[in-house]
Amino acid sequence: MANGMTTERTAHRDAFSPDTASTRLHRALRVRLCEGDFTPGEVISIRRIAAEYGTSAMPSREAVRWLVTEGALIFSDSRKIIVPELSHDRFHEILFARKNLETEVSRQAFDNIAGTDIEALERIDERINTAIAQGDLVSYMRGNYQFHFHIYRLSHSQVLLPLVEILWLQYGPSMRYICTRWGASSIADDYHREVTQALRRGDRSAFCQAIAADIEQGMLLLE
Amino acid sequence: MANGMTTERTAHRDAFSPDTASTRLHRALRVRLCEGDFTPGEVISIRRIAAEYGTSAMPSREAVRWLVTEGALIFSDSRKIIVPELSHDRFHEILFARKNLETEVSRQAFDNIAGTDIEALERIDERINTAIAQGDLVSYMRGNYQFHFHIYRLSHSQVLLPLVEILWLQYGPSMRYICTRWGASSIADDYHREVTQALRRGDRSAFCQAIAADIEQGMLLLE
DNA sequence: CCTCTGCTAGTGTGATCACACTCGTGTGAT
DNA sequence: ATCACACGAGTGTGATCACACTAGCAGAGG
Repeated sequence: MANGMTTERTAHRDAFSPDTASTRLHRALRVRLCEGDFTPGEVISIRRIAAEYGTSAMPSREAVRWLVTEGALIFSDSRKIIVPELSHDRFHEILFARKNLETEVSRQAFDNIAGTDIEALERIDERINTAIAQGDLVSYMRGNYQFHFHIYRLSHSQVLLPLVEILWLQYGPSMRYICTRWGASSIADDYHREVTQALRRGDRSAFCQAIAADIEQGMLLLE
Repeated sequence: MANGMTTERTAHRDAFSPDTASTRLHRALRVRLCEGDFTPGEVISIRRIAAEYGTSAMPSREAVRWLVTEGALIFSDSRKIIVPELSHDRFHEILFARKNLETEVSRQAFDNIAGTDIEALERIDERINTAIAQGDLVSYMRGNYQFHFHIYRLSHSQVLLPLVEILWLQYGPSMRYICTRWGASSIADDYHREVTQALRRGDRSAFCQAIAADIEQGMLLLE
């Protein structure tokens, strides 16, 4: 049980899902992928994961293979399971899809965002800013994930939300990799401030545009 | 080996995927789900599927659980795996997401659609029309799937296309169910003719609108 | 006649082993 | 020194079994 095998509820499983060793491992690995705990190209061995989490190979095998069907892991040429290295085109495709789906999810969430939610978002944004100031990349990526999905969950969308999570699973490792290459300065200017301010004004249009701008800002790192 | 366990290439696995008993079974079940071979509420037993396809429980277990992570199957209250019965809201959500994603995928595919593709689409549409005339629901659903994904595959999108397939997996069984309730007459007026005619004129805008209209037409069945 | 108990068949889950394949390495022959 | 073969460690896959749990039913006891 080396890493945080939490049972916290992620949004991906809207329907009932039994709490088994496989599902716990699956959730734990999902979080690690979204937060960039793995390096693109890294080999993910079923037996090694099983040993890390103190289970047999069976739950590990299921969790890893589920991640393959979600596109978060892929097969290498030699039948090994690895963390994908996204090509430039594919990374751009994911960000384009993110902009498309996440602005729509945000639009649906807008009416359900209460004052307490705005305060929670501002607290998360503060933590993100201190993480950036300290160059703490892990805390930044975790905060960024929490900020976006605090909003998206309020959409109560049972269809689009799982699709958005798949996109984050796929781009998480590469995003972490790109950030380490560019340094913390490259992510200094996100649009979270614009997001919360638009929410305080009750300006739905500006809110959606700020979300889109925040995602588009990630595309600039590719050029 | 009761049902068609084909090895035909579906679009969902853009990356390399080994050809094993599990993946073959997974593909076979995906096709059956998209074509409406299963009834909402039907129990999917791992051992029974294994017996049907003449394999052991292991590949069946993997294939079925993969479909659960894709949202094509869900857990019932008593831990059994069943084909989901979509609520009205959820069905509407899926169609909304389909309209959003599939018009975008079509827009990307437009430049890659050659004359031979248009002819292929017209041939598929003819088969669909005869299926409707004969009240052959299975052939209709298969043709409809082929028509749409012949277009979508030409987008060469590695990200959006798997998401679209997930949506079809989820709504396939319920769509079949709805069609049987309404009879073949309800699906008589699709927009496939408008799609191919817009392609012949080279009118991208009209093409995308026809795709969107074809999907929206499905929403009318819900009211 | 009703009720409660216990059996049975079925479910998914987890563990373990055998197999085929790949990659690297070391050893032996040329 | 160089090349070739073989061995070993590691990989995912498939089969099989034991376990816990659930639903249904049959039968004994009230």
